[in-house]
Amino acid sequence: MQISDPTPAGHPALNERTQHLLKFLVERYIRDGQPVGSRTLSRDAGLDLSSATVRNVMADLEELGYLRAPHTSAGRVPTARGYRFFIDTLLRVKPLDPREIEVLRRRIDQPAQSGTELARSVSDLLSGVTRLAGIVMLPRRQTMTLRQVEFLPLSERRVLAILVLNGQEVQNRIIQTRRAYDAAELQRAANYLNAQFGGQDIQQVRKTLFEELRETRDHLDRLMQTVVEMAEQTFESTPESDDYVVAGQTHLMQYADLSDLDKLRQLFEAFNQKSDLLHLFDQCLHADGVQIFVGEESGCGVLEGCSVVTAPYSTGDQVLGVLGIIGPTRMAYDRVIPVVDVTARLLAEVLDGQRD
Amino acid sequence: MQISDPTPAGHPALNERTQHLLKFLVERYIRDGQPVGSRTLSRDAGLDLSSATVRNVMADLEELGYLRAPHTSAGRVPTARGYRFFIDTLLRVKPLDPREIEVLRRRIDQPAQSGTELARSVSDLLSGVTRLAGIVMLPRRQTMTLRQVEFLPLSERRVLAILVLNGQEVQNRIIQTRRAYDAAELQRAANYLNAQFGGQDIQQVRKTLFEELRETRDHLDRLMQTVVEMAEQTFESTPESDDYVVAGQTHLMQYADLSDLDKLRQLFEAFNQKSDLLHLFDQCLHADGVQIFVGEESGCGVLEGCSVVTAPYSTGDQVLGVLGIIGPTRMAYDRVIPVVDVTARLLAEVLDGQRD
DNA sequence: TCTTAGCACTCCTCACCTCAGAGTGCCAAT
DNA sequence: ATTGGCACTCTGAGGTGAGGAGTGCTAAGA
Repeated sequence: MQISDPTPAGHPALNERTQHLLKFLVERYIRDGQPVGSRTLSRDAGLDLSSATVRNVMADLEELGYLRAPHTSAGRVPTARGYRFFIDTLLRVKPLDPREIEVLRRRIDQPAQSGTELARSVSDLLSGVTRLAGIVMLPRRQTMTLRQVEFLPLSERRVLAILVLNGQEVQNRIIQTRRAYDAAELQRAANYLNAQFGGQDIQQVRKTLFEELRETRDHLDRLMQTVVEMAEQTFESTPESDDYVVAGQTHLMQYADLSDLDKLRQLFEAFNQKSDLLHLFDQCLHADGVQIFVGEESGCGVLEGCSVVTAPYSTGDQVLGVLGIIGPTRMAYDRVIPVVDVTARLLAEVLDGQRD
Repeated sequence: MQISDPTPAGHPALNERTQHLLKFLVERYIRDGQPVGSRTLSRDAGLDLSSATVRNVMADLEELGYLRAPHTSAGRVPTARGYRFFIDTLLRVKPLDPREIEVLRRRIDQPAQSGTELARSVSDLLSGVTRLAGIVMLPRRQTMTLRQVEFLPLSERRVLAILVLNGQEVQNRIIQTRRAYDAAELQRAANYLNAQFGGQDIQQVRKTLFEELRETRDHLDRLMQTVVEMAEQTFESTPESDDYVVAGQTHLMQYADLSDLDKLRQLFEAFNQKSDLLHLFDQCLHADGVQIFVGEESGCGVLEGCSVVTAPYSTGDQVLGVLGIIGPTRMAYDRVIPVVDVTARLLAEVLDGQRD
């Protein structure tokens, strides 16, 4: 597994003892949620140092911006920069138990009717296992190839268009037509479109149809006129923009770090808004493996106090989407990271298996 | 509009003055969210009574269970029973401005691709207008009639089944088959099913198929064997159970009444759980017009401190579903009730228009 | 030069108190 | 039946003081 750092920043060299203390402090803080004082470190960190020495080290770490003290006489707490260093340099991730992986695999490899359904079940899984909010971004539409298109007459002026994309995803569209069409006509139009455009990228199809055919519209025979009218509406509406599925948002309400009701509201609204998070996840699409955003590193104000752990999933060479979790910055990274990583791999595996 | 009371309970006769005071108190409490004291009523209720007199009345109302005092020296607050009486007897609903209705109508009457999409947009609308959580229950599946079924071969062993129900709703299902089928075979099977079962209730179709055909399975010709294999999977999976769409849950975080984070979490989990709320909404399916549940009247523990306002929507004689809002018991009923009422009517209107 | 004990200092938390304000219940007078 | 008056209760804000945790600094020791 690789953990890439979205905002690489120079870290001055720290001697081993300092690193060890920082690591212990962050781990302890993640465990207990309380500022950690010099006495605790001196006693428990296993270095046989006096608290005074530890204090000196902590003062240095504070100087460097890795720690901060909530107030004069509380212990210290990691800053975003401290978490960053911890994640990049100090963290040793526990690999997942093979049995646990097997459980995950079974839960992912369920027959699903649609991409959305699969995404929902995977984000449920993520949130269930980590007790955080799970997010799965749906496969990006841009890279969709048209497998098949069919038209069914519904009534006088209404036709159902069915798009099969990538061999799995099925989309329906109801089209209002200018005149009535019979089934045979529609069948011919579909045949033409399938023969001409099957296997092509859907963006490409749209472009070709609109550019090439529009200019010659007046000279078209009856078949081609049907084709054009159908295709216009079938491919015109930008097939619903990228989207994601969130599960387990309620888990976030349990963390004292996020107990500010107003903050929480803003966060939940960001989930609904989607645009900010989509932007963030877009950035992870082509990352190589797990990526972590600590606090406001994401550039997203509402994510203050939160971290995001993402991983892209892909079949073969094609990146399909991104999944991950959102939780308080104070989360058990050593556990969450492998879960996200493995889930992405398993999802890719399953999707790969579903392609024939 | 009719407002039916789900838990009719005897109310002793109150004289006009008492009613007026109760009405004023509830209205004031809804407006300000503060316990209302005798001085306030004496001054503002417009009855020219001394605060001492008002106190006597309030003591009576408390005796009767309509009011309660949070503590000795706070004013009084309506109880669930008090709200109940207010809603049933005292409330005068403001009819909606026709321009406002027009705005609602336009927002509802948008082309939607599916029932879910329409439900989502309507519950968005409800939550936007009322600043509460909007809920739209999807049309009940039981009453769905099969309009058309089609099969598309996707690959060797996978067939896409398309169900058109009620002339609007389209459902897809991917079927794993035991052997490969070609397009012509599938076409014939679809033709048979359409001829035989088109226009019938889908429950009925399922029953007929399974009962009649199963027993004669061994004697079937090739066509009928195809039909049975297809139909089994197409109609077998209980077409996804009743469901609803919630929007604007975040609005609920703004109300001080619900500021208890843990309560709120339970409420949100109930939204996800769905079963409790579905049960509640089921009860409203055949109510005649707007129904209101105050606090725990709903029998749903998590709804403590919340009220639910619902209305069924129907085309012609057929009840399609229920919509409504959930908010703090302390909500502006005079505004919310007509919004829910009108929205249900408009949705029915729009759905009626979409049937050919 | 690094480490450590010691000490003065800071700041939070909690319990406790007080006091003003709001509202009540009750009683006696109208 | 209504009202003014009065004693009473409870909340909430503000203030105080003790206890505790943790710090920085300094000077002595390895």
